[in-house]
Amino acid sequence: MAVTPNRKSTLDAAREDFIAHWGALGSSWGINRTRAQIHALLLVSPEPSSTDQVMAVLSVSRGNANTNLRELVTWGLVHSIVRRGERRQYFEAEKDVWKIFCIISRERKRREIDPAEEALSACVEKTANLKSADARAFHQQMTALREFVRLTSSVLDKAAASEKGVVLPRLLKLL
Amino acid sequence: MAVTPNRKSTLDAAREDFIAHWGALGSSWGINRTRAQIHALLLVSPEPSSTDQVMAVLSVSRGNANTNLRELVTWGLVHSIVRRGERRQYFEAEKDVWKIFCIISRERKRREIDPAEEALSACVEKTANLKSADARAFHQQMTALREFVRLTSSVLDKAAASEKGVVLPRLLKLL
DNA sequence: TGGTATTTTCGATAAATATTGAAACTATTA
DNA sequence: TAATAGTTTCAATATTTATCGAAAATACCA
Repeated sequence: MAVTPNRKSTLDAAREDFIAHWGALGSSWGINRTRAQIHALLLVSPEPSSTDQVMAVLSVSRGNANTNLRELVTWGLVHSIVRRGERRQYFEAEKDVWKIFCIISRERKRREIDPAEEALSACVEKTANLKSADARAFHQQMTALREFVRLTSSVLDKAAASEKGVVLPRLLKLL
Repeated sequence: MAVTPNRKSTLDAAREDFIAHWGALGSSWGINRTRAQIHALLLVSPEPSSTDQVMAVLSVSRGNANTNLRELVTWGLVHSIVRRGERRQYFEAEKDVWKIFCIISRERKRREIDPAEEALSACVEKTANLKSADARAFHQQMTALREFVRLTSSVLDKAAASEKGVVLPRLLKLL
């Protein structure tokens, strides 16, 4: 049997736990597991990590680590750090939960919601003049969907543009 | 050059367009393409469709159509219809956009957010008594994440429990 | 009950996606 | 400039996920 674990191992176990769960959660959101795990790892690392450290902790290849780190940097969820006198780069996650939310919202909106709105608008416009009952039902359905998408889009925009302290309390009050 | 298309073909083209886009959107949300396309197809079908009709329109196998239709029925996004004197089942989508949103919210919350909250709580609790600076930083980070997840969870709950007409106007006013 | 229409299951296969690892490339230092 | 440290790329491979299709199961009717 194990004796009472010391502080270090309890903390490490919790970190591993978090990394594993965050990775799984990412998967179900269409983010690849390694990317989500790297993000999780950096989120709970007190110091910036190098590519080699990421490779070691997560047991992934250099190519995999490099690609996903750069992708995270592109998104703005991770910043690369240059240390005086050190040649290699280190990586540090944005740790503010509200900022993380804003970044992810902005990105997903741009990649998914905006194109959806365009597609719906095209459907709405192309069928605007049709008179059959079926066509009108379709047109109405597309319009309703588009309105919903637009609302979502605007909620995300406004939320992401606000300070954490402004929107959240209002939302809570609203509900 | 094509002559002015008649109503039927313009409408059909728009439907196909919508089905293709909805399928693609679903993919980026971790919903398989066929499932999203079936949902789209039923959303724009004036009449309930049979499995064979779905197979024909989307060119998918019986197994694929059957599995995904049943999954959609399980989620509650699609209802199966029995017609008097007809043996085969027909399927009809829930067409109210607000209801669709509520159903999807409820489902994703249950499958993703609730487990995440549990995992975060475990991390919070396991490290509550640790005293090192690293441990306290970790504990604080996990707590912040958990609070955010809880907030999201509660917003979704409240929104889904409300009537369309209640929440939307307030949201609009808020922004 | 036997026959038929319909639905479901599931092993085999295909397609999509993620990962590796080594070579090519770039930047830095002596 | 040559040697070295570090980074990036990408073809090959592995893994995961979706799909097919035919057999099995089920529901319905005469």
